[in-house]
Formats: sequence, C-alpha cells, structure tokens
Amino acid sequence: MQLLSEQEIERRKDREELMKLGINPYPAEAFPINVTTEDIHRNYENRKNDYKSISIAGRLMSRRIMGSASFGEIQDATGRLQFYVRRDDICEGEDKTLYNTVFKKLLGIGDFLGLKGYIFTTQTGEISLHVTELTVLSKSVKPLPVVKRDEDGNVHDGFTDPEMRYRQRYVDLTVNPEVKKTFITRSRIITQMRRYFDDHGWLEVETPILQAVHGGAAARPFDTHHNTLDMPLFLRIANELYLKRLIVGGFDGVYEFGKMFRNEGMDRTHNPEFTSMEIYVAYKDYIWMMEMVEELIEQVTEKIHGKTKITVGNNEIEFAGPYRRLTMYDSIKEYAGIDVSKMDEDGLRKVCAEMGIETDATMGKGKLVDEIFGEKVEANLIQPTYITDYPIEMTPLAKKHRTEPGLVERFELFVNGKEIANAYTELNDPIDQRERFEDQLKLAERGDDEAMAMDEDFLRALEYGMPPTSGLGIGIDRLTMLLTNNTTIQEVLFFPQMRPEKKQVEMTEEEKGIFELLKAESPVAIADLKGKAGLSGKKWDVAMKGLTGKGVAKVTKEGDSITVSLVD
RNA sequence: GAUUCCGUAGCUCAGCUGGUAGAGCAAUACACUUUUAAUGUAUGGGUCCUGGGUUCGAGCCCCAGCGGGAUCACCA
Repeated sequence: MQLLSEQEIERRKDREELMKLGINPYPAEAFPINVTTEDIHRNYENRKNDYKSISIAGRLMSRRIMGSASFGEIQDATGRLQFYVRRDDICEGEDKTLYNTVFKKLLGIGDFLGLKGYIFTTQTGEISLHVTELTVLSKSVKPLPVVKRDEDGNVHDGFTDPEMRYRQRYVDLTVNPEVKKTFITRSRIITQMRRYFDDHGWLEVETPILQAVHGGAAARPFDTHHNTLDMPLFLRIANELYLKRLIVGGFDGVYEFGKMFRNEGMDRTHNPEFTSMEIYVAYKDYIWMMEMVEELIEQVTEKIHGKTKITVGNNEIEFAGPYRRLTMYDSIKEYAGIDVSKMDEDGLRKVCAEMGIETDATMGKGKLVDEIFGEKVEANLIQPTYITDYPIEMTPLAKKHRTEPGLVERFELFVNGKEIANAYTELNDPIDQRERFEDQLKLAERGDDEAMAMDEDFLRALEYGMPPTSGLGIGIDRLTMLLTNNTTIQEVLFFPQMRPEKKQVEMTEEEKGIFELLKAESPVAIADLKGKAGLSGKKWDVAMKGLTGKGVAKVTKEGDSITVSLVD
C-alpha cells in the first residue's frame, strides 16, 4: 500500500488508453516467435535471405523517437536488437493511431512487444529489424531503471544498489545482462556436472530435506514441526548419511544436487540455504576421488570457458589437473614452519597462543589443527590444491588412514584460498563408526554445539554392511563464484536471504479501527462508517484524513452519496 | 554478534558553516523518416529511511530504531 509516483500514474493511464482504443494490453493469445536476437546477430551477415520474415518478442528497452520514424531496442531472453519503425509501414491508410498514439505515447520502456518485419543494416552498420507489424504483449506499469551504455561499453546510469538488486532480482536480471550471464553459467555448471556423472552411470537421487536427526555435518539446524505426527523435524544440514544408506542398499554410485540449511551467520560466503552436490561411489577410495574431481573440474571449466586457465580476482588459475597434493601436516610445516604432527592437545594450544589464535576449552586436537591451518595456510592455496589426511578428531565419518595412525583418509580441494570440495574414503566399519559418534558426544558434553549427533538408523545400515566407498561434496555456490569471478555468494544466488523489507504503513489506533471496519465492508456509505467507528467528530476527521493521505482508503462522491472504499 | 560507512525524484548521485530541495537519465508536451549514451525547446515530479531531541529554523547536529554494504568473528 503505497502512493503511486507520477510515472506510475502515467503508465496506468496509458494502460487504460490502450483499452479504450480496443487494444488489449495483456492479450491471451500466444505470440509466434521464429528467431532470437542472438541468432540474428550471429547469422544474419552470412544468411541474409533467412531473415526476411521474422517475428520476435521481448521488452522495449529504449526508444529514439524522431517524427514519423523511430528507433528502439527490444530485448528478448538472449539479448537486444535495434528496430526501426516507420509510421507509414505499420499504419497503412489514413489512420496513424498505432504509431502516433500507441507507439509514441502509450508504450514505454519495459513494455513487452511482439515485432514482425525484416532484418537490414543501417547506414551506421547496425543490424536492425525493420518493423512492419507491432503487437502489444504486456504493458508495464512500473518504470524500469534505464541503464545506458556508450560505444566503449561504459555503463552510465547503472542499477547498482545491492539491496535493490537482490530484493528485485527480476529488475536486476532485466537491466544488467552480466547478472543474467552469471546465472546462466551457474545452470550450465550444474548441467555439465550432471552429464559427467550420468555418463559414468551414477544415479541422481533425492533424499529427505526434513529429517528427524540432523546428521552428516557439524552445524546448527533450522527446526520445524510436523503437525500430524506431532514431532520436531529439522531441515537437513547435510544429506551424507542418507546417500550412504543408498550405497548400503546396493547402488554403485549415487549423487544429489540439493539445498542444505544451516542456521548460522551470513556473510559474503554464507547464506542460510545453499546448494551442495554430494556423490558416493562404491569400491573406490579417496585417491581415486582426487583423480575424478580433477577430471570433473577440468571438463566443466573447459565447457564453460572454452579453456582451463581463467582469471579469478587478481589470480590466473589453471584448472587442468593433476592438482598439487599436500598433507594437512605438511601444509602447516610449509606455510607456518611448524611441525605439529606429533603434538598433543597442550602443545597445539601453545602453538595457537604463539600465533595469536584464540582457543577455548571446547576445542579438541582436530579443531586446534584446523584453526592453525585456517590461520596460516588456507589463504595461500591459490592454485587448485588437495589438502589430505586430516586428524581423526575433526572427521567422524571418514575411514582411518591406511598407514598413518591418528589420521583419516580425507581431502579438501582449495582454490583461490577457499575450500570448494571435501571428500573421504568413507568409514564403513560400524563398530568404529559408533565409537566415533560417541567421541562426538563427548565433545558435545564439553560444550561443542556443533558436534555430530548419533544416528542409530544409520549405524544399523552400516551394520548390514556398506561396501568400501568414496564420497565427495562440492559447494555449488562457491564453485560458481569461482567460475564466474564473483566474490559474494549473493551474486550467484537468485534470491539471497534478506531481512524483510519495510514495515507496513503505521496507523494510529483510530485509523486501525476504521481500517478494520473497511476490511469487513467496502465500499461503505460514509455516514454508516462514521456511526460504526463511534469516534468524536475531530478524531474521525483526523483518522480519515490519515487513511486517505496514506493511500489506504478512498472517498468517492457520486451525486448525494459519499462512499468510502479500501484501496488495494 | 562487533566495528564502520551508507539511506535525498522511477534510476544514478550532488547538496558547503544549519537558512525556501538540485543535476543527468527516465516521464510529460512540441519539433524531427537511418538514429544509437540521438538531438533541441519547454514542463511536471520529493514521507530527504522512521521516530524523538536541540534550534527562531534540521536533508545537514544529537539520541533511538529500521534496512543495506564493507571488515572482523563463527560456519561451507
């Protein structure tokens, strides 16, 4: 409920005027399209004969009106095309209304049009559509920001405010083509990954988002409630334990792209819901998985960019494998100059103190090592690097290392200083797994609120037997950020989480009272409403003026009867 | 959560030391049949985020709140 701006009122009038002229601003009929603007730009020069009778549709994005002929730009899903429209071409005979009134006055930037005609090249060499027929497809009653670009591609009146761009992504996508490109790339990344997995014969599956036990990761969940079962449920923080159940069930390879939900802080790399891809392949280990990930990432990058070396921020990153492999302890040795491999908890705590890393009593050995790693190593890992062999304490779902006691077979892939993938040789010994869960419970008792919960059904599945398996998780949002050169997660999510927009118009007690009466009956005769409101003359007057002033209510006078109605 | 910056026309932004609210684009009107950030002339358009306070006077100063960005902390 908001007062309309001058331009919004103007556009609503244009809509009415179109109707009065017998033109439906929102026609029901489909509009046949036989080409896209992208196709025209790409192929017209070589196949001019194919573009003599074309039909396109899209938004009117700019107009240059000159007397009885005009230029404009129409934007479809693939791009923009200049069009040239002459009064006498679209208005045969004496009636020039379609050009003089409809095109010049009643249409505006943002309106959807259908255009028919033929392609030609202007004197200045721009491929354009010579319009012979113009159809209104949808009238826009809210003015779109007009973003201008000069010959060098400089943007002049950008739609740049992040808040508005994220809240009104539809506008962002309409006026900022590079934003649209990012999301197309995101979709293509997922498509390519899916193709790779399918080509290997692995099965795409779906597992529960509502879970009674939130397992598979260390994070705080969103909780909800099922009414019929009258039980608490959680939005999943991970799907790992369900995918492993499917491996137990006999699938050789299963993968899932899906949203995960974590009830934690938000920043440029964290959104409460995010997309992950998890895959589990039987009879494999994490060495095999490293080779698979290299091939996957290399192929995806090649398909998206046509090459494997791309620029991310200030860095040139080579995505072609093989990637460097470095154990967790070696990486700390290399970048921090300290050998922590033999240290106990007290020793690690001392190292942290020397490095100025804050620690607390809830931190176990694994977490301390991770802190040192995060502080000293992570940011240095620019080119794709596998960090392998993590301390057992921080990884309750991975198998113990085949040769190194105290470690597990796990790797994380780091690129540009950020983690983008995480993988294990999966723990399939049910007795070991139960002990690991019990260790997690001990951590929880120490106050670690992210320690993993015991999942009895998952343990039962393991007891039936799970084949040796390797599993991998990739953060799709982060991979997309990397491959589209974006530094905030909001730029790769269509609708990033936001606080609710603006509160409703505030009303006084008297105004609220009248508003409630109007909700029950509207329109209503003003005398009746005043009677029901039971306010003093003065209060009634002030409240009514308030409501009309806020655009909530409207007073109409027809002859002798005055009625009040709600404005929607 | 902490720190810090920001919120003014449909959009992008000015607004000095507190003194009647400005520009470009967009809109409206007129002119113009190959323009392209079209052009020329004229016109209209404001809850200066909200609520308090100080003051003769607040877009500007003070307090509180709302929303957003950046940095830090936690997490992926």
